[in-house]
Amino acid sequence: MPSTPAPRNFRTPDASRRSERSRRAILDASMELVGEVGYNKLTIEAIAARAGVGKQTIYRWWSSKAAVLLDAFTTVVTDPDYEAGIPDTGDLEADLKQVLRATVDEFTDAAFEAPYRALAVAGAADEELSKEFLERLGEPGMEVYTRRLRSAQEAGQIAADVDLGLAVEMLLGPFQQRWLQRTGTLTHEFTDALVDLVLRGLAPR
Amino acid sequence: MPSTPAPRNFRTPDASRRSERSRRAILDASMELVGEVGYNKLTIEAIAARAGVGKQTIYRWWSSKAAVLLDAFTTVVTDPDYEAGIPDTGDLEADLKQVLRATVDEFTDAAFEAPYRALAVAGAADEELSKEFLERLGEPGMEVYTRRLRSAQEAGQIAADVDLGLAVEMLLGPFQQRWLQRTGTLTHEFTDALVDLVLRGLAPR
Amino acid sequence: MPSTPAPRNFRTPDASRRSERSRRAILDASMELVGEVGYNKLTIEAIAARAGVGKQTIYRWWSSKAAVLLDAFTTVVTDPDYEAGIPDTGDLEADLKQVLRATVDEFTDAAFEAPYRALAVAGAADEELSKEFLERLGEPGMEVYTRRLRSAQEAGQIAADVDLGLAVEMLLGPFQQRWLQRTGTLTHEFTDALVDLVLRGLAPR
Amino acid sequence: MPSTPAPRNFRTPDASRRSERSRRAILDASMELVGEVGYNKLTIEAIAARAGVGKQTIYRWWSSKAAVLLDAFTTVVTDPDYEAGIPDTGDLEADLKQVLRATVDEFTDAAFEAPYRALAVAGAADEELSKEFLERLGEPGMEVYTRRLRSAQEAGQIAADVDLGLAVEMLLGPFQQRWLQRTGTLTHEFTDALVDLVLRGLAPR
DNA sequence: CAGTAAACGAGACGGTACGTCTAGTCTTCGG
DNA sequence: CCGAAGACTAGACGTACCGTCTCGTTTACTG
Repeated sequence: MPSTPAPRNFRTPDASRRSERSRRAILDASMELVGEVGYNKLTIEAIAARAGVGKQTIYRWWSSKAAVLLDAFTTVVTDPDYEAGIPDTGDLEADLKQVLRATVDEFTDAAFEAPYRALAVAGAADEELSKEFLERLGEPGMEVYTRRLRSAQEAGQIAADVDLGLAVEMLLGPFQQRWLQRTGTLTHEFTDALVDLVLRGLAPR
Repeated sequence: MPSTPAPRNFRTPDASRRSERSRRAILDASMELVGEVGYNKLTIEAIAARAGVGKQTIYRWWSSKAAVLLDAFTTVVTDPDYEAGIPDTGDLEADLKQVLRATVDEFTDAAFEAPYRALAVAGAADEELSKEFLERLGEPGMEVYTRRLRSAQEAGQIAADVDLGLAVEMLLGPFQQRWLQRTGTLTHEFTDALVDLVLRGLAPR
Repeated sequence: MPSTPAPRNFRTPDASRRSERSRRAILDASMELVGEVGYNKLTIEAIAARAGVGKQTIYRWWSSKAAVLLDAFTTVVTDPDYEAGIPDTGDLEADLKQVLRATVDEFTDAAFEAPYRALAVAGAADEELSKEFLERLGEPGMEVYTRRLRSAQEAGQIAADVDLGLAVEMLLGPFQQRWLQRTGTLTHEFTDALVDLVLRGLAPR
Repeated sequence: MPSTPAPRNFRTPDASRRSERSRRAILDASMELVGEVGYNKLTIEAIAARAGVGKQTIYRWWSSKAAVLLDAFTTVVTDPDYEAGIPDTGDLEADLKQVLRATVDEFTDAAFEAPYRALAVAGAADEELSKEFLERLGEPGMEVYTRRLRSAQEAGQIAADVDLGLAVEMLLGPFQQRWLQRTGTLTHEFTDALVDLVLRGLAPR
C-alpha cells in the first residue's frame, strides 16, 4: 500500500494572469453538473470537459472538487440581488416566520438544494473544508438571526438573560436536522410552530 | 463483444449457508478501518483484505460500504449492555441534563464518533441509505426522549398544548448541528444551557 | 521536485489465471496500431481501447509498451511456418545471396518493418530492453548465419583462421546500418555485392 | 543555423536579433541534461528551466528536442580542435586501425556516447530527422574513410574493381551494429580484427 | 536619443497520456 | 459446491509535458 502522502507542489500560480473566462466556465459547469449527477458522481474530469478547460487549470486553482463547488456556490449566494437580511418590522414572531418560510422554500428548490447539500456533506466529512464552509456560508447565515434577536432583546421582547447564540441554534438546529438528516419534511407549518415554541422560551418572565 | 447492457445476477444468495465467521470478520474490519482511515478512504478492497475475505463475499451480502458500516455499527449499539433509556426520577431537568451530558461524552469519544459520523454523512448524501439509517439508529434514539417528555407532560410539568416531537427536535437539533456541522463544541455547559432554555418554552403557563 | 522513485507494486500476479483472450487481443492490437501510427505515437491507452481491455491488464503483465510489442512481434516470428534457416546447397555464395535477398524483401515490407524498427529503436535507447530484444530476436537471427558459415569452413570454402562471428558481423552490420540508420537503400544488388566482397575476404589463401 | 527554418509558424523570427546568450545556454543545458537523464526523459521544459530561458525561445528556433540536441552536438563536434581526418602514412592497415581505435575510445566515453546515441536513436525513429543527422554527422564521417581508401586504391593497395562505398560500409557497419544494438563490446581487438578481415577482401588479386 | 518592434523570461492555457487506484463483475481452484 | 483469491473491464485520479498563447521587460535598431 503506497503511503506517499502526496508530493504537493508549493509553487503558487500568478493570480494576476488568471483567466476569468476559464474561472467562470469551471464554476458554471460545477453547478450544472452537481445538479445533474449529484456530488458523489461529480468528477473533476467532467467539470473540465464541460467547461472546455484542461484539468490542470482546475488543479492549479482549487484543491478539491469541494473547493470548486464552494466557490461556485458562494458566487451565486453573494450575487448582489441575493436577499440576506431579516426584516425588522418590530414584530419578532412575524419577521422570523417570514424569513424561515422563505428559507424553507429555498431548501425545497432542487437547484439550490443539490449543491448546498453537497457542500454540507463534504463539510461534515472533512474538518478542513468544514471551516471554510462555515466561515463563508454558515456563520454569515447565523449572524443575521443573532442581529435580529439582539434588536428584540434590546426592545425588551426577549428576556435579558437569554444567550442569543443558543437561541439561534434552537431555531436553526431543528431546521438543519430535518433537512440534512431527513428526519422530517420542511414545511411552513413546521417553521411556524418552531418559532412559536422557541419564542415561548425567550419571552421575558 | 459484450453488447448486452448488464447481465444482472438475480440469484439471491442462500442466507442459511452464510458464513457467520466471514460476516463477523467483515463487520469487525469495517469498524477498525473506518477508525483508522476515515469514511472517504475506506474501501471495499481494504475491508476484504483485512477480513481475509473475497470482495465478492461483501458484494453478495451488502449493497455498499455504507450498508456494511451500518450493520457493523448497529451490531455494536444493539449490544445487550448498551444503555438506551432515559432515567425517570421525576426531575425532568436533571434527567435530561444527565442523559445529554452522557451523549456529549459519547460523541467526544473518537471510537464512537468516527463510524457514527461516517454513517451520518453517508445518510446525508444518499436518500436511500438515509431511510435505513434513521430507522435503525435515528428514530429509536429520538423515541426515548419523546417517551420521557410524555411522562413529564402527563405529570403536568410540560404544557398540554406542546408538540412533543417538536420539543425533542429543539433538544437534539442544536446538538446534532453543533456536532455534524461543527458549528460549536459539545460541552456539558452547552447541553445544560440548552435544556434550561428549552424547558422554559415547555413550561405550563 | 517530486523525487518519489515510483512506488512499485511488488505483488506478482498469478500467471496461471491469466486470460488468454485478453493476451491475444492486446498483442493483436499492438501490432495493428504500431503499423497505423508508428511507435512514438503508440500509446498504452490506445492499445487497451482497441483490445477492449482495461489498462491495468496491460500494466499487470508488461512493463512498457516496448515489452508488449516485443511479445507481439515474437509471437508472429515464432509462428510455426516462419522460415528461419539458411539453405545449405553447398554453394555458399548462392545460399547467402538468396537468404539476404529474402531478408531485403522482408525489411521492405511495411507490415514487418514498422514493428521491427520500433523494437530496434527502443532497444537502442534502453539497455535493459536491448538484452531481451537481442536474446529473443537478434541472436537467433545471427546464429543461423554462423551455422551456415561453419559448415562452409569445415568444407574448406572458408579459410580456417577466420573468426566466423566477425564474418557474420561483416555481412549483417552493413545491412543493419543501411536499414536502421537509412544510410542507403536495401536492394538485391546491394546484398549481392556485399556477399561477393565479404566472401573475397573469407576465401582460403 | 538550421537549414530548414521551421515553416510551421509563418512569422519568421529575425535571426539577427537572436540572443547568443540564450542559444548557448540552451545548447549547454541540452548536453548536460541528456547525459543526466537520457534522451527519452529529456524534456523541453527541463531544458528551458535549466537554461533559464522561456520555452518559447526554444520553440522559436528549433522544431524538436532532437533538433536542439543535433545542434548542441554538432557544435561540440565542429569544435576547431576536433580531429576529423584519417592520417595517410601510406600504411593503410595501420592508419585504419589507428583511427578506429580512437573511435572506439570516443564511443566508450559516456560524455560523447549519451548525446550521440540519443541522436542516432531519434534518427532511426524519425525519417525526417534522420536526413539531417546523416547530412551533418553521418556522411562527413564516412567520407573521410572513402577518401583514405581511394588514396590506397590509387596506390594499388586495393583491387581496382572494389566499390569503395561498400568497403566503408563493411568497416563501419559492424562497428555501428555492435554499438547501437549492443550486439558486442567495442574493443581495439575487435576493430583490429575487423580491419584485417576487411582488407583481405580488398586486396588486389 | 527617443520611439518602437521584436526577442526575451515567465508561465497560464487546452490538451494527451501517463501509471495508479478502486469499483463492481467474472473466473478459477482448493477445502 | 461454496467461498477465498484475484484477474478482469471500466474509468477517475492527480501529474508531467506538450506546443500555443499572452503578459510585461529588455534590447537594439531606426528615424
